[in-house]
Amino acid sequence: MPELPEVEVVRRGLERWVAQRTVAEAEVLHPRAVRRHVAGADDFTHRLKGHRVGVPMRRGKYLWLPLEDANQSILAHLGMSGQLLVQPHEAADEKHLRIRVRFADDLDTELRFVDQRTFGGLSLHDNTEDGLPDVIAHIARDPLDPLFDDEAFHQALRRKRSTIKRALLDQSLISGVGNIYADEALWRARLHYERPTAGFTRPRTTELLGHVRDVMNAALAVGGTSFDSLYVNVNGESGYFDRSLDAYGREGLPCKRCGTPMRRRPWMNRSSYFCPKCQRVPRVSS
DNA sequence: CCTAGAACCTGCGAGC
DNA sequence: TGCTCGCAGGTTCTAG
Repeated sequence: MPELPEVEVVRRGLERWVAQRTVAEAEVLHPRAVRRHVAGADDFTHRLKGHRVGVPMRRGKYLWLPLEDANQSILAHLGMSGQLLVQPHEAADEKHLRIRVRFADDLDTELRFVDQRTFGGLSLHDNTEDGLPDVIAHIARDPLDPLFDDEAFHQALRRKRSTIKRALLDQSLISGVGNIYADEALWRARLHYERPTAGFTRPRTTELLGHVRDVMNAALAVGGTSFDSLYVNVNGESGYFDRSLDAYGREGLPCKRCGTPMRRRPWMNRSSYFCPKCQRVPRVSS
């Protein structure tokens, strides 16, 4: 599933293959893919026509294409199975092709949004003063953003009456972290996913943020990591590399630190993977 | 206001 | 063979 590193790889691909091109025509093949565009598919396609795309931007798992001649952007979220592909016109339509964008130039390629599970989509929005699509103003900066505020994040953890993995997945506190990298960072930090955030010390928060950044940078260094064949980067090549993860998906396999069999626990309609020895269940406070 | 949990969606693989 | 069911999970909505 695309988390921050995968989305950043897509952003870079768009910068290379789509930026500075002018939209000739857009085609919506599945209305659910533009459901965040409240005015509907026809409005979406009409508004895109004739606009030139600027440099693609990203915050967390969201990315957007600013329109150079308007204070608006095309916002994209890949959801869990979304792909943005740059394909030759003559390439056969993908089974789950949802949106096609053609450009007014001689290049032989078009932009395609392909999404099996249709959790993702494209939409058009006004920008805020910061150049951010207005509907994602509530999304926090991500940990690779130079302006991410470590101290503010720590104070937010202290205020919360929640647990650490919930906090890591809360996109209004810190964006870009999904289920996979949350488990990886918690394993590295030797923290159980249900540890209460209220008791975090500043050194503990700092160490955890360091692991979050390390995990993401390691993934970015090899072009985004995962193992799900659904995910393909903007050029249609697999963006997921088969780097072995240390925690996620390793139920029953030995912990890479201590050899104890890793465990999987149902959690929030998904799974948490952890080492029962390195990542002790916190004491229940009464 | 805050937190927890369900719902949304489709394909795949396991089990019967 | 063909069916059901669990699982994958980011975001948003609802319940408490």
